[in-house]
Amino acid sequence: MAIEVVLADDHAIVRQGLSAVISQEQDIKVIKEASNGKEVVDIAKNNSADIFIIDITMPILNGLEASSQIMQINPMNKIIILSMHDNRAFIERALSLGIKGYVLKDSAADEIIQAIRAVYKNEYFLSPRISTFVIQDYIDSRGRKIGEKKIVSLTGREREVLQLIAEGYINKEVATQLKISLKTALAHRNNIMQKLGIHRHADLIRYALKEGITTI
Amino acid sequence: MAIEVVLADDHAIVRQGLSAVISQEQDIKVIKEASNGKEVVDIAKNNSADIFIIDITMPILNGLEASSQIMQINPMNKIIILSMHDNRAFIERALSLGIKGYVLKDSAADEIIQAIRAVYKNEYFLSPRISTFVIQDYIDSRGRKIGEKKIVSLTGREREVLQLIAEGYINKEVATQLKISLKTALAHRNNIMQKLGIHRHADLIRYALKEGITTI
DNA sequence: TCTAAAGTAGGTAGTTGTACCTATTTACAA
DNA sequence: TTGTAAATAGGTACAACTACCTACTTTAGA
Repeated sequence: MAIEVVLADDHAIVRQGLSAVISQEQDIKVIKEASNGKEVVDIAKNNSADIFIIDITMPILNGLEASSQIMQINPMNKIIILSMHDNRAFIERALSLGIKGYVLKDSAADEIIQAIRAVYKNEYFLSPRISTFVIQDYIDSRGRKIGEKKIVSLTGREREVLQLIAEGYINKEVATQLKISLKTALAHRNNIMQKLGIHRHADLIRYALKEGITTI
Repeated sequence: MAIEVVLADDHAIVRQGLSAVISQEQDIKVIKEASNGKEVVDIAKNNSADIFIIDITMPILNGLEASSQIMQINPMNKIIILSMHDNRAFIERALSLGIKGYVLKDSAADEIIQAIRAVYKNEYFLSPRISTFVIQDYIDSRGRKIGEKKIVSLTGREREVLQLIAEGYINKEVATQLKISLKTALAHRNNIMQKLGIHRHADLIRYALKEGITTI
């Protein structure tokens, strides 16, 4: 029985490319694909899969938020994060969510294969640059557990709202996307601004970009 | 004899994925790969290839600058741009360089195959979203030929205004900063938005960041 | 279990942005 | 020199955002 993989990346070409690479392995099979965070969460709700390979940078719901929701659906779910950046905040968030695979896009394609096999066996697989990072951090923190440090105080919902705002959605559209009322969307937005000490739309977007909640 | 292709993308995984997709076609062959703009220019200097597939976002030398140099080496070189964005400025720059292929990363993988075959025969291939764009622009310009048309260029004052907006200033403050009336600041802002086809504050900021008019 | 936090939703008022107008002065190029 | 683009400035109407307020339900943690 092949390892069943779900692929989530917003770029179809990248997705099909990855799929082509993975399909060269007899023991791994791509069973579903998603082009945004919301889609992959829906797949996780309705299907079982051995591994979810999730790109961080995705519209509507980013890869980390999606992973968080997938881990809530079933904490035994196995996720590999695909990322362009070796961003400390991303890595810490991912590890604290219980994610065991973290592969950088600029690494060789066979790393993703190695990652799939490792995570399937419940082992960690981090791209070399990431592990160096994590180990360094471990040394620096002298025993403090990785992921214990809280950088941002935004709630999950607030981050979702912020991402949509930063992606250019207006409040009305944020409300529609999240299936909440305009008033709730506004409430989240105001809470975000208050928490961050931000008073302007522009600064909200700049904050989201700086923190990697969304990308350009 | 297969169509010989050079692939340039800074992410090895994406590159190998693309390579895997392309290699499924008998008549196309990836002969070399590059991970940044300078590498692909060097390849163009020392090798002949039928098609160069070049990602815009690359370190050291971006895809458009690299393409410009490759076209200088030999104006008969055939290039396909791979881009994440349907950014007007990028498209116009690419077309004005004589590039005939422009494929968005979120399109299906077979588009790149179609693009290779088309460009090889000296035909244009643009992703549907891009062609819509170009055709619309063609209509707007009433008969001016593609490539001949004026590139979207902001005036100096408009860039100043845009930078301030992207840095978080509200219109009133932009006016104060530039010692002009609020109405003039608004006029510049509206001109910018009209030129860029942007309707939202968020997109204005994202555009400014994307174009390097300001940084995070 | 009890409590705090998070998520939900509504009201009201004032501010800012968006999208249309028009019109004048200046500078530069055909 | 004449025309065009750029920069300037104002009007009006509506949409969206900001900043307060209250209040209920659900979720998660001590």
